[in-house]
Parts: sequence; C-alpha cells; structure tokens
Amino acid sequence: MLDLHRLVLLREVKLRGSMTAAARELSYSHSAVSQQLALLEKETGVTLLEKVGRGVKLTAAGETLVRNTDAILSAVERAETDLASAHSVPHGVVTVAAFASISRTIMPRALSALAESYPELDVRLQLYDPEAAMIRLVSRQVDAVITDSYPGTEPPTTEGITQTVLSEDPVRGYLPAWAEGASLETLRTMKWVMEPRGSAAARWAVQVCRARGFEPIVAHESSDLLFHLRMVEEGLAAAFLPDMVVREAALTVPPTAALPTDQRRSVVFLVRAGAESRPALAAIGDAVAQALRSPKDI
Amino acid sequence: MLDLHRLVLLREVKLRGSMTAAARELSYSHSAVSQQLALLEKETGVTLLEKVGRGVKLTAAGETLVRNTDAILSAVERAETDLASAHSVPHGVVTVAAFASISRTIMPRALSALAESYPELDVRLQLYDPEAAMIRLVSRQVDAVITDSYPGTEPPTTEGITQTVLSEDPVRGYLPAWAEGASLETLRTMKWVMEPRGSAAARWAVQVCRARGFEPIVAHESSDLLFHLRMVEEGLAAAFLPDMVVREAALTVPPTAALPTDQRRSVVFLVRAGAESRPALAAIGDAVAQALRSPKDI
DNA sequence: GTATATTGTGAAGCTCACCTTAAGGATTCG
DNA sequence: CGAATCCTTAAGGTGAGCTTCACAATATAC
Repeated sequence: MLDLHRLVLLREVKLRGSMTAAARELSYSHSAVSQQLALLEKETGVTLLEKVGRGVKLTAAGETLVRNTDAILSAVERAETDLASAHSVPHGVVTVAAFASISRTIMPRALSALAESYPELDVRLQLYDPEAAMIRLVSRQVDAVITDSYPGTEPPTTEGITQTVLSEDPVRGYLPAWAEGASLETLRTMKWVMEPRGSAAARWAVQVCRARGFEPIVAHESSDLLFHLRMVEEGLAAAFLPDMVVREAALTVPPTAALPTDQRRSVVFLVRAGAESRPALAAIGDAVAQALRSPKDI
Repeated sequence: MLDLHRLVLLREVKLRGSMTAAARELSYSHSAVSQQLALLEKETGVTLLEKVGRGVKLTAAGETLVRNTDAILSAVERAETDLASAHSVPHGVVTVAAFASISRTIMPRALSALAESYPELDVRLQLYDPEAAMIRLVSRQVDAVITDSYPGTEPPTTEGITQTVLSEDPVRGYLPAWAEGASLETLRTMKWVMEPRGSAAARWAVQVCRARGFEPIVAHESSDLLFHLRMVEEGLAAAFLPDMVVREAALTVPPTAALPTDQRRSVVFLVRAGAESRPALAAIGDAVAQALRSPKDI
C-alpha cells in the first residue's frame, strides 16, 4: 500500500517548489526527501518528478497523486476531528499562525482566557504573514490561521479551507496634521505608507485610492502597522489604519474626511475543512472572537 | 498525524473479531497487534477497545474510527488506481479470490489468455468460499473476487464494493435416472445434495424447492459441485447443477422437467470501489468473461 | 473443580527502514 | 570560470516496530 508519509513529502515538494525547500520546512535533510521520493517512484513504477534546470517539477502523474493525497489527508483530518470530539473538553497541542498586528493586541488576551478555561489545551502561536500562514495551514504545520481579509481580495487558496469571520474592523484614512481638510490634489501628491507590495492589504488600499480618484505615491512599505501610525504622527506620510491599531496606540490625529469611512477589514479564522468541529479549534475561534469584542484593558 | 498502519490493524480487529485473528490474517504476532493498538490509543488519547470476556470489542469511538479508516482507504485506493492507470498496459501483481467450481474450469483458460496478452501482469489466484473471499477483498488481502450469485440472496457486505456480472449460467434440477418424470410426492421424499448449510447457493436452492411446493430433504452437503453430479449419476440424490458444471463433466442424465428450468445464477466480478478503472482489473474481468463465453476446449 | 485452551498484556532484545553526514555531478548566475 | 544552488548516491548510526517468551485472565472440557 502507498506510504502516506512519502505522499506528504511529494505534496510538500509541490507546495514549496523544490525538494530542498520541502526538506527545510519539514526539518529533514534534503537527502532524506530525495531518497524517499525515489523509493516512492520505484514502488509505484511511475515517474512522478522530472528534473527542470537544477530543480524538479511534478509530472502529470505526480500532480494527480498530489490531488489524491489531498483527498486522503482530508479523510485523515476527519478521523482526527472525530477522535478529538470524543473528548468534549478542548485539549491537546494546537498550533495557530496569526498576522503580527493581530497577535500583538488580541492574541495575548485570547490565550490567557483559553489557558484559564481549558488547562488541558496547549495553544502555540506562530507569527507569519497571511501568504506563508496559508501554506503552513495547507501543509499541516499549523492547525488554524488568524488573519485579516480585505474586501475584494480573496485569499489565493481556499480549496479545502473553511473560513469564519470573527469580527469586522473599520479601516480609516489618516493624513498628517498639516494636511487636514485636504483637497484631491493634496491626496494625489501625498506620500503614503502601506503594507508590502503584493500583499492583500496593499492591493486593497490602492484600490480605495483609485476609486477616490487618485493614484497613491507609495513611498514607504512595512507590515508593521504601528510604524504606519508613527509615520502619520510625525507628519511624514498618510496611511490607512484599522481601528484596532488606533485604539492600541491612542493616535492623536483624527481620521480624515477626505477618504471614505465605511471601509472595513475582516478578522478571519481559517482551519482545514473537516476540522471545524474539533472542540479545541472551536474554542480557540470563540476565544479570539471574544477578545476582539471585549474592550482593551490596560 | 494518525498512522495509517495502526488504523488498518484496528480495522482488521473489527473484521476478524479479535486481535489474535487479525494478527494471524496479517501475518503478525498477536503481541505486535496488541502493542500497536495500545500505542494508537495512547497517541489519540481515546479508548478504542474494551475487554469483553477474553476478547476485545470496539468502543463507539473505535467504530467511528474504523468507518473513517474505510474512507481513508477508499481515497488511497483511488490514488493507487490512478497511478496504475498511468501505464495503459496492465501490469503488476494482482491477487484474485475465486470460488472452487469456477476456478477449476474457467480460471485456467482465463489465466493463460492473460499471461499471453499481458506478460507484465502477474495474476495470483486463491480459492475461498464467497464469504471468506468477501472479507479478504474488504481487508485488501485480495484485489478482486470472482464468485457466483443467486437471485434473491444478496451478498452481506456490498458497501464499498463494485459488482459486475460476467455471465449468466442456467441452473437446472437433476433427478436420479430411476426417478424421471417424478411427481411432487417423489420430489418431497427425495434425498438432495446441496451446498453447505448457510451458503447463498443452499438458501437459493431451498427457496426454489419451497416455491415448487415441497421442503427438500438435504441429506448431503458439499461445496464441490462435481460431487453433487456424481451423486446424481449414482442415483443417490437429486441436485441443482449449473450448466457450466454439467458441460465440464458431460453428465449422462438430462435435467428433470419436474422443476423450473428458467433459473440461473450469475458469475460476478467484485472489486473495491475506486479500483474498477485500474487497467489490470479491467483486463482480468474481460478475460474471465471471455473464458466464460468461449466453448470448452478439452 | 480442576485442567486445558484461548486471548490479551508486557518485558527483552534484534533488525532493518529511514535518517544524517559527506562527497559529487549538474545547472544557473555573476 | 568560480560560486551558489539543487539533486543524487554511498556509508553508517539509531530507534520504531517486530518476534519471542512469560504471564494473567477468562472460557471451555471433562
């Protein structure tokens, strides 16, 4: 019978793009991956990988096998969920990936509440940007992802992933104090600080600017929203800031009326399909939602 | 992640009824099975087995896990089928279980034809009665089963099994020469030879007799239809005989007109769901169907 | 009631599957 | 052409999982 471990290795090679990258992510030597995949090809009698340049690429048979591996892993996921549901009380080790700005403010409170309510539950938090977190979720390195989601910018891979919206967070435009009551011309010549090029947040922000009638000059890029906020306070750039971050830092500048104020991002909770009903994951989702609703203390 | 090998062990314990029986079928020591299942319980944190008498019984969680294991194995089966389909020419080792009377007459011709057409294909034949063959198919000890099927007596487990009718075989009643043109009273006092009590064939035969208006006296039981035939020839008993067996042995007594002549059994080809399209299995099914159609040569 | 067979558990030890390390060939890039 | 990157192969170590053996618990035979 096919060895599930080898199938997972092949799948990771597809996800990561090379044997070396797959080995690094799974904490194996690259040699181990090469050997196991060679054995997989030998036992199936089918060529699954072909050399392309100095890397490898999956053949059609390899791609098919990865799709089938996804189906197998979904079935395994359901089995594990059913087992975990045998205990009604959340327990065990659960690894969660979250985006930085959320982790800093919300997650500590959520983790405290979880630790108090469920002493058997061991939640481990990892910080990754949304794209990396999604790959880690699919490759089963984490069990859940908490990230933000901007309207009109769907995550690239939703296949086999279940998404729950935990809360909505208004996002408003902020201008330096000297530019208050700005005209469209001011917006057009303003320097902006945004999240890194290519991220969902940056794509969304540019869309909002274009809808308003100007193309933003993205002078600074950072995934740290507190940096954005300080840049606004210093009068160096304009930015879009979620209320969550503004509350965290007690920003002294009010939002501008020159940009739409009805925009909002969602905070979403992602798990692999089939795992939604696992008590531990449901409890984590609830705890984070609760932490998002409750006012900041301290 | 759950270890598929351990899940298969648990499943086999359910199929066979005890750890010892499961170990015997899978060629392990009973201790190995006990140890692995103890580890499975430990790693899942769920009680899967409970002692009942000197044996074990699956808990509700264990039963659920076995159902989930079936789903996982189905997905693995599809993956293996897709891999095998990557070669268009049938190849590899395929294990087939067949019922005795079919094996003797049909299978040698079918295997010869397969060996000639597909030198890469290695078909291995095992003789088992229909019930045992079905368990071995489900537990993946064999890849296909060829058996007979009588109307009104469906096999007990069809879940996850795909059935194809290869041919229909008329079954006629035969009386000893001295009883030809028998009355209903003669049928009622006649001794019969049938297949073993409880088998599908025996249940069907008794049904036919009852529909004709009498309860057969089952004096002799054997799964060997050639034995049935010799008993008829010797004038010792009446029997139902498929044409396939009659042709094989060139019976000298004609079928009786005192019993219905429109009855027939089916010769069916069974594979696990998902494996139908595997070229090797399709080729074997075709070859057996061909052998069933072609006239007997020596 | 005692003996015997059957089934599951646990300890001790062995073996081989799988991993790591190391060396080498192939390809890309500066 | 040298450096960097990636895959393959050989050699060797180690631990997961197996077998064997001993034993406890229960059912069955006499």
